[in-house]
Amino acid sequence: MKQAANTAANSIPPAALGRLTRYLAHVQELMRQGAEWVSSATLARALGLTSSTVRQDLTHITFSGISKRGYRVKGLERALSEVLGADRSWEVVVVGAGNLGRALALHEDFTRRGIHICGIFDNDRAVVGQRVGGLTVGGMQTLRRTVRKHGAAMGIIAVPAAAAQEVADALVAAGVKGLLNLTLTHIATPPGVPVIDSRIAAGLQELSHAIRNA
Amino acid sequence: MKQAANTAANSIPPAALGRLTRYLAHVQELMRQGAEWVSSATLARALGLTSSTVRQDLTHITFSGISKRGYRVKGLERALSEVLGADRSWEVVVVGAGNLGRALALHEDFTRRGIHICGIFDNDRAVVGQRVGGLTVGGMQTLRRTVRKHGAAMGIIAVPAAAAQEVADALVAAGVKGLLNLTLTHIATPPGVPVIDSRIAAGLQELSHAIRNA
DNA sequence: TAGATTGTTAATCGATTAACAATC
DNA sequence: TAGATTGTTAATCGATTAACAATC
Repeated sequence: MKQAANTAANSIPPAALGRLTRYLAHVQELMRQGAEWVSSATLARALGLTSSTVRQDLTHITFSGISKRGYRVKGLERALSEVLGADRSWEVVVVGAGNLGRALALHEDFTRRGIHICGIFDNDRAVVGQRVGGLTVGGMQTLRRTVRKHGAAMGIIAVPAAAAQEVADALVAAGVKGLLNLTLTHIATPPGVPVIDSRIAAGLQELSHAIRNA
Repeated sequence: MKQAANTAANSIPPAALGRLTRYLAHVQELMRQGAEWVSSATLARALGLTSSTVRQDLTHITFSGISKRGYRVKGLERALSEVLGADRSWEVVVVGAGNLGRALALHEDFTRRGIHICGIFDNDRAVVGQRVGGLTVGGMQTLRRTVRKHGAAMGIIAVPAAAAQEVADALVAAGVKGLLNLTLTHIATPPGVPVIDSRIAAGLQELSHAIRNA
């Protein structure tokens, strides 16, 4: 009897998961171009990987290639979408209505990817009540209500670093299941609540190092 | 004779480099709080790591702790700043004057970290000429001139995915030495030009996966 | 001094790559 | 069929953790 692939028990290694998002983006582009098949070697070349890595990574999704042909683009796209939650839409709240928070609330790339921002919040009285696209900035005391009402699963932390942990706590208390952290601060959460760091500022620092030591 | 630490030849492993930015952020916070000393165990607890990892990572910078005391906060901050280029300022250009590009151009957290945005560019006629804080959005044909004039070392790609590679090529041609990519697209560059992906959209997809499989 | 904490070595663990039999 | 490409196994490489002697 074969083992069921990809259950909670045998989950995807972090390194592979990070690449699946890149495969999905590229395969969606291939689909727009009308490609029907793609090989591990072609994918690898396009993304700066080895074909071996690509094949290994794709063993973690419930989809198989075909010897001699490669992977059917449409099926691959569907399988990757499913595993990355891109096959449905997600309700997301943003905390922090500064430049970055407002930009994300308006980001069209999110809309296209099924990310629906259902609320934006700030603790600054001067900002609460302002319009951001179709939304009105709410006070922090209204966060929980919005999260419950829309079933928001994710929260984006777009506040100054000093307030980041406090906002994370409020988001978790309000009921979100995962956090995207835009600050440079480390965020602690209860077990089972994943945090992903966006690494914008950190990325520039890593670049500084790489450039200086080039 | 001891070997010189940390020359171009024995550069910092990527995994460690990624954590150095987190140490720096935390150590700067400790400095604001007036702490004089910090141990590997304390740092580890604050950042969700093991003390072993912290000590290993810190062997890559030219700074030593002291048995029984730990690391002097001030010296550690200085050493980390130096290796991450946070001890000087960097000129950076942004391409793409949409919501996200404008938000980054105005991002105060950058200013505080020595990131100076010296230009913002777009190929949309309707946007060129608009003011963004103290800057005016320039056309793409003016990119090279600005990069040269300010000695901009980094470029931020904040355009739609479809234009990302083209913009990357233009930035490299204009003379920047490293790129921060805000899109989900893989960016190819000539050898020696590092690219760092900010993974905002990718991060949300990884979260989707983690939440669904929780 | 005694005890705490570093720096370092060795062991473990995980990720990547190479190689190749299976196969369409 | 012959050839190309997958899926998988084994080998290599790198990252993390454990352990402990050195030391302030």
